[in-house]
Amino acid sequence: MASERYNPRDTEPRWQKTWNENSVFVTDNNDPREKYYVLEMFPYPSGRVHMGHVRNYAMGDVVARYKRARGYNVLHPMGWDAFGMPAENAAMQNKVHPKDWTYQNIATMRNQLKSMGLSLDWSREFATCDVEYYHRQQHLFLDFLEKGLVYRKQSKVNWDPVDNTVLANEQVIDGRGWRSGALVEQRELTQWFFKITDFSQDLLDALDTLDQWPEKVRVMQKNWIGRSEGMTIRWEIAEGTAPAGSHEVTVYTTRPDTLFGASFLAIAADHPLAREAAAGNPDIEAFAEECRRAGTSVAALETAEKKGMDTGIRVKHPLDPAWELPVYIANFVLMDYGTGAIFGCPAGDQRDLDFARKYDLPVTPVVMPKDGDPASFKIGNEAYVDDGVMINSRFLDGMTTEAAFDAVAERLSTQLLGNQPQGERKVNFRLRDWGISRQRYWGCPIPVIHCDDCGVVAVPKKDLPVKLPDDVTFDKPGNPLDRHPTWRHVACPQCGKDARRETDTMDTFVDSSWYFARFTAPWENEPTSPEVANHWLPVDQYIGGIEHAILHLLYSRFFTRAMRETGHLDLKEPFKGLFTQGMVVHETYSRGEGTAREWIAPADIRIDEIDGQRRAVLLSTGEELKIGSIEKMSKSKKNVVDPDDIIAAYGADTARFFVLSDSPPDRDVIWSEAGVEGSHRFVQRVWRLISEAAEKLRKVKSKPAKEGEALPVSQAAHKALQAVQGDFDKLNFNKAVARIYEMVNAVAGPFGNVAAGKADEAYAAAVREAAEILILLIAPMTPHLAEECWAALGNEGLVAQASWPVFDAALVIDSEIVLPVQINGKKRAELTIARDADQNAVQQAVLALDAVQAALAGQTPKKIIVVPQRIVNIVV
RNA sequence: GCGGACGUGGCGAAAUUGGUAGACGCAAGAGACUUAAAAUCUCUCGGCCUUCGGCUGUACGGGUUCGACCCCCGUCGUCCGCACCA
Repeated sequence: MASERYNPRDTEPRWQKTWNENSVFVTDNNDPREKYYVLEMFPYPSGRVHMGHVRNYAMGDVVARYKRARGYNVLHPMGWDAFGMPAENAAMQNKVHPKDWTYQNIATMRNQLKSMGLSLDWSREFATCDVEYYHRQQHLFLDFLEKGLVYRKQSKVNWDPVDNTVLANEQVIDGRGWRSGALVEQRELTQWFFKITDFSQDLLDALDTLDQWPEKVRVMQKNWIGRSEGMTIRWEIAEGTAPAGSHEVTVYTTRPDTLFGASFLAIAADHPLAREAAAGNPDIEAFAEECRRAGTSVAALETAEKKGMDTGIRVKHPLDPAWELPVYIANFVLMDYGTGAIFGCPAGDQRDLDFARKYDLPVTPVVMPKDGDPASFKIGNEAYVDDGVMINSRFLDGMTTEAAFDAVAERLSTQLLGNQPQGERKVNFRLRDWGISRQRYWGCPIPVIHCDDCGVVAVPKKDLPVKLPDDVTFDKPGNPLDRHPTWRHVACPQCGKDARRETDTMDTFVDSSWYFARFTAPWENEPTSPEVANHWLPVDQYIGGIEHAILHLLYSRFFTRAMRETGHLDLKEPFKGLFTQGMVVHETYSRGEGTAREWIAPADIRIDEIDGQRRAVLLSTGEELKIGSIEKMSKSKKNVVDPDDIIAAYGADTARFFVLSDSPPDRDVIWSEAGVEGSHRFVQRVWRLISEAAEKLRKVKSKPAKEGEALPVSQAAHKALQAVQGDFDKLNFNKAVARIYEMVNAVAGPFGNVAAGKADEAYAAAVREAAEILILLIAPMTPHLAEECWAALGNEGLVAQASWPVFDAALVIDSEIVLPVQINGKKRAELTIARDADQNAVQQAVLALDAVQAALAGQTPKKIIVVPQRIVNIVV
């Protein structure tokens, strides 16, 4: 009967082997049961698994194991987001080939993940840098190209002059390259773009259908897509004022209602009209150049003064040809939003007002608050930006903002300039097309060929894959594909003449935009098997970090639509349920100050508690260290805990259980040694309770009677079952943990009774059932422990393949309940009464209570409120 | 500036969405077992007071309600996202 301590180092590899040998988690696409696809964002193979991964994959694994137990055919795959710059950086720094570096990391991390006991279908594993994967990505690219979903255009890009590559916007930090630290330049380059803007409206509208997504992510995407309703308005240029004789300029506005408040036009420095004005005017040219140079850095934008320069060009007001307005080049007007030109209404826009004050332009109030007085309404240093009533606006006077918008839209769309309407309603989006060209080696080659005669020619599908060459050098900066002696030289597929391969590769976000579809049939020759993909998709539960709220999650939504148009699948939204989990954070420890500060890893310290004061002490010397703030685990602060160390010391179950405990899953969880030990105590306690009683429980033959002495045991088990089930359904892992603790506290005594031989058959039967329920409840979180306990009870089969139990409704409802009794809203007594007692019976019983009589002191209640099965409140 | 989330013991948090505030865990304290330690078990644990009872308490100030952590108005604070978007 004496039990040994539970030893995860022995049990965990053993059960992992059993699961593996029985292919327990290999998913059959033809299984007739209802499908459930659970997916965690696949990792970048950076080198080692960190605690953030552990939390992410532990959550996904709970869902997968729980849904499997509930009878679903679960798909739970894993792969590697394996292309990207870190591999090339490693190549440059450590003289290791990106491919070797990547696959070595994958091997290490795969082993780490396997040691966690995740219920993954490893047979579907792939890395995005596998030729088999990027081959199909090239296939998709060609299909997109054919459908007009990919195009090539010249555009401004962030150019890192040290690394000699284009950087994505998110790789530019404060105007500098994130790796080189060099000031980023703007360059005009010809790049490949995905036409995500084709779907702007649909991507926006469909957000409303994603009711299992966090509100926060939907709002972020909505803002990113940035829809605005307005008008384009064409302004006629006064004769002779434009140097090269341009006739008109088109502006975009969301406030056509304020047209009579216009006092100037402002255009971007890159606007064709600006170039026209700059030609032959050195002052304007110098100013335009200054505008172009500024710009990239966020800090610069924040502090940049609003500046402009009069071009000398004059335009005629669309509703009064006699009214001429100046055209300025302004540093705050963006060429790539709207039309690159605006009209300024200083009274209705703070930025326009600042500009007008600076250049002494008229400020005419055109909108005032609904109850304002037109005679006294003035604009000082603050623009009036809200809706209201029109003033000083001729035929619009007295209208609401909204009515004035419509009136102007109506007037301008019927009024002709030349033979075109002068204005048109126009919806504008902030969303830009997705530039995917990267001057990098370690990415998916863009499968096109440049021919002097034929132009850009797609690589024929029969010639795919365009493989990355292995024999490349990283001794010089820039793209090794460019300087490869042979790779880029190829015959034109159309005319056969000498031609050149595209040497740009695809942004790694392309790789992660469709991997979830590939998992459904990774063995296919085509990118997907549409039937299979349509069966499995959408992903029922997707879990990952909030940092991908926009990029990855938006790109994937676009890809799903594009793959639909090219026949690779037939749905719009790839992720039905999305959950964004919080980070794993840890205290920081350091010594020294300022630049001399040195961070110390948690593994090298010990926490002493003296007089209630926590002190961090360096293990090697006993030196006292400074305990700093709690922050995201990071290499730079050294506040990392290696999952390998934790698994070696406590086992995977403890680590899994801990990251699911305490904090709600969408919030950060604080890693602490004490907390881990608490989880480990729980693992040991469950094992002790079950193993000590196991011998007796194995002999139980009867079913639980659900009455008498054993009733509370059955009730505790079934109540926990009901509660945990609800918590798992809602991904409330921390609450599930608490309910399981509650149950264990409730049944610990009865388990002990059985172990001590103080239990009859009926009682033991109830305990046995409780033990089985407990095992099944913990199984999604601590699967190895569950198997070990299951086997100890002598049960057949694996917990991993066992069905979720069904709770007995009669056991989760108490026949007697305790009602709090309030007098004037303050609790004065408790009443124990039958659950189904009617209102009168409750009232009488309440009034009969001594405590109530004493508190009433002879007063007659005015009112007695009885909330059935909740509370009683006596009002006097 | 705009948008979003949030504020509950020493700490992480719960509260069936208007019905006993603090479940559960961590930390702390006391005790049992032990030659001793570890492990384990039992008890205490928001604050205050006259302690088998009472008062008070969910950032702060009001309000609605028989009843408010929850709803409404206002104030303060924290975190996150976006930000020259015309």
